Amino acid sequence: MRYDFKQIEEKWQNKWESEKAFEVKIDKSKPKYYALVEFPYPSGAGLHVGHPRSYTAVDIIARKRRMQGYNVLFPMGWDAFGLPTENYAIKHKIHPRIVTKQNIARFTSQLKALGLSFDWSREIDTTDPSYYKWTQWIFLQLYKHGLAYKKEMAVNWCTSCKVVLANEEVVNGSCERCHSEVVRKVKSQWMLKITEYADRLIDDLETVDYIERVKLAEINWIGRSYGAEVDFATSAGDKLRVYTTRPDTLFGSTYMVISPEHPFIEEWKEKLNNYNDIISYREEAAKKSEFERTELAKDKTGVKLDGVSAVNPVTGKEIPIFVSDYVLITYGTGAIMAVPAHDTRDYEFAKKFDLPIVEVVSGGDITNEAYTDIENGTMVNSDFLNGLSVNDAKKKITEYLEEKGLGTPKTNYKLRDWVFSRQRYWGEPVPLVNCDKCGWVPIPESELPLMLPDVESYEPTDTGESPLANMAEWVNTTCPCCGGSAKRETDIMPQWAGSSWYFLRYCDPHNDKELASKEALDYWMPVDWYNGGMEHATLHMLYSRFWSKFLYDINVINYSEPYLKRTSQGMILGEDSEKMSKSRGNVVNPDDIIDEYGSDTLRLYEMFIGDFEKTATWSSQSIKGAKRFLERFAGLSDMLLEKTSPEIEKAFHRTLKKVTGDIEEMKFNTAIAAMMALTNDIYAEGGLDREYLGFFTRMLAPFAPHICEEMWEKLGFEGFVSHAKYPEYIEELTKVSEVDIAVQVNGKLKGVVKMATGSSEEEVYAEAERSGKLAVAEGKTIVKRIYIQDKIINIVVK
RNA sequence: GCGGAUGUGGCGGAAUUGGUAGACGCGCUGGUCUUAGGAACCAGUUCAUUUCGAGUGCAGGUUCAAUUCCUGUCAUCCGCACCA
Repeated sequence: MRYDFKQIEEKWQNKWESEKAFEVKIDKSKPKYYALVEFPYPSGAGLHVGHPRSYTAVDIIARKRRMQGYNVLFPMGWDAFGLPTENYAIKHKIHPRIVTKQNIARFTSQLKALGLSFDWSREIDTTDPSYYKWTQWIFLQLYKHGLAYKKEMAVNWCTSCKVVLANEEVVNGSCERCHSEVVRKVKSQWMLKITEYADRLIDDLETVDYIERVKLAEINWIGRSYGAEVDFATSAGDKLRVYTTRPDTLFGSTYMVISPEHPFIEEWKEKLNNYNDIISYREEAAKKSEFERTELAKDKTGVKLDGVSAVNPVTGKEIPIFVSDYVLITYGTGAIMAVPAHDTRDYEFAKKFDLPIVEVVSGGDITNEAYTDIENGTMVNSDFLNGLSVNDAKKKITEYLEEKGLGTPKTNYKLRDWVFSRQRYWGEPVPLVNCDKCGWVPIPESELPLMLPDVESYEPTDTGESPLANMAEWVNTTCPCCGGSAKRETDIMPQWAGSSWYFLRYCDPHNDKELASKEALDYWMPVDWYNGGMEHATLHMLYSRFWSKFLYDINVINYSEPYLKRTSQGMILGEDSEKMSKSRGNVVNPDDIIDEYGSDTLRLYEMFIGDFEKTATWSSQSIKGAKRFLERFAGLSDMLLEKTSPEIEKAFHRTLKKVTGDIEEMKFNTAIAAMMALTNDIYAEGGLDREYLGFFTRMLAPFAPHICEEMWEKLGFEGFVSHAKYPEYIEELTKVSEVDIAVQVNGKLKGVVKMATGSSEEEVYAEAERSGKLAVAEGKTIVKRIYIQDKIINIVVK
């Protein structure tokens, strides 16, 4: 068979499309399988070679399941709201809607050229009003259940994008997207109470099959810690409450620190002799950007409160209070008890301000550094805790504090509520109005979707208001509650909104009554296998799990975990081993590769490039190997024999066993290697019969579907190979009849002997001796003989 | 600092309930065919060597046997980062 990939790929892509080969309907007679990849953001740059790595991998799984008789849902869509489109639109004076349309068209043709078995009839677009109607609907349910609230707060403000960022979107003090400086800005923002789900978001990870690093990233991000809140009496009369994970070290607390933003500073204004110094310190701290605060982390600064002090509740000693920016107002109570002997930050601070350091856990050397080991060490200088282990002391002191009314056990989280407002144009409008009389009022669900209005100018404003705010006609409305005049919320939702539930919409994408029918959700959900980028572990994964749990709580879906299995692909680097970027000029465009080698080769190469989960470097040389393999496969149709040899027959079953298992473990590289080896064996043998070539075609079809359809047709088999039955191996035929057994003397290899599988130790030894492999051992005493069935025989001599 | 990895030929990578290190591919070398080949096919390709050997970042250890287990150490990458 001649391998004209251009003609073959076009032919089969057209056939799949015209015959709706991959469209699915609910069919309760078959087991369902929901395979999912992250829907892309249709950027102006077009598809990147990183996209096909993830998509091809899941396509292989979807195709295999389909051939195995599952009813497979494998959908695709567009996460199309977002800043880059809006920025492009502003720059080129084209409406974002039009830019989005163009980008989607380009992405669609690129994806179709890859031969992915998506059900395109279920395509969704987050910017389509019939889609975002339901994004808004979910927001309203969150609002009605008290999980959305507006709050005046300091937020992360990107100076370039002119928009608020969620904590998850700030990387090293700069904007995740444009890398510009992020400053703190006080603004009134819509917030979602993701923190209310913190425990479930951690605990339910035990019920799902995610790769470990994804679970860990989520757990670390949520940052649950167990400790206690303790009240310290102050000379001002009120009690200063702190949070600590080390209540056991209470006897070693020699001073306290409050955050510069702590409300007590204002309350104690009259009593503080150095109030002005404290205020100027606070102003200095506020001026520091996130970046500076991180950079200067090592160098502790602070001011001692003059006029107010505290009392350690267990030692009864008077201790000073400092204000320092190493204590964050956003975590715990914004105040800490400092235990310099057993906390590295407190230790540094104490050294700098020459404060007493009292050892309460023995085991370290506190003249050099803080001793923070909680597993070892015994309590000292701690009255009734002396002699206890750290863990026992924690328990005992917590009970003591509760009993005396000095403190209570407390769990804290690093996770913050989700900042849900964005001051831009290209996003879902928040469906609420503000009425002077009634306050915030949701618009009636019957009025959804609240359409994003067309505006003349959608440039972001420096005032921090959304461009929508200038549209008086849109903003001014009537209150759904009292009928009086009211104003619409002009902030929009973040890009993460639409992607937080899209997998539900795929189940029933054209439904205009509900976000998806109960029947469809019950049949298709949950997602069986979801693959996507590591960068979403703390963003999209947490957000969408949160929304799913909420929708479960209000009985919209019947699974509280949306994804049963989550895997993650490694990045593809440029040929220079650097991240692909326009500025480096090392970007590989999939279109060029498909044009030169075809999409089957691209697919195969990306799967062969290395361990799927690890970073891989693109090589324009190595891709040739994938092409050669496909050509050799095509060439098999000219090598048809009457009968396949028994050796090749066995090789087939062995290879299929390997390929089948490797696909499940996403070890595509070794699966392909096995099929290459099989091909080499067939060439060496001179050919194979039609049935076995059909077998090979079905085995290879999930990886290289176009060439396999062509081969399938050429061999005269019926229908699409994509719908053919996946081959099954016969265990008996996977066993080899002869094995090479290594012969070792004192653990050193001396040669191999060919033996029948299952030979006894005596037989192997006799053969080893006969063949002279044990010559070096002659005349020496055999101390020991070790035989591992079908693998090795080792003679230990003296 | 905390957390997660990774280190194997010229290159990408195989092989870990300890059992022939280098599968498969790229590149390279030689050959066949060809007007030609940067096409295809066949053979070879860890290093060193006359042989004995040596070899999975480095140094030790356990074992008949270590890429795999243990101790120490170096290097690189990724995530989080003053979270009390």
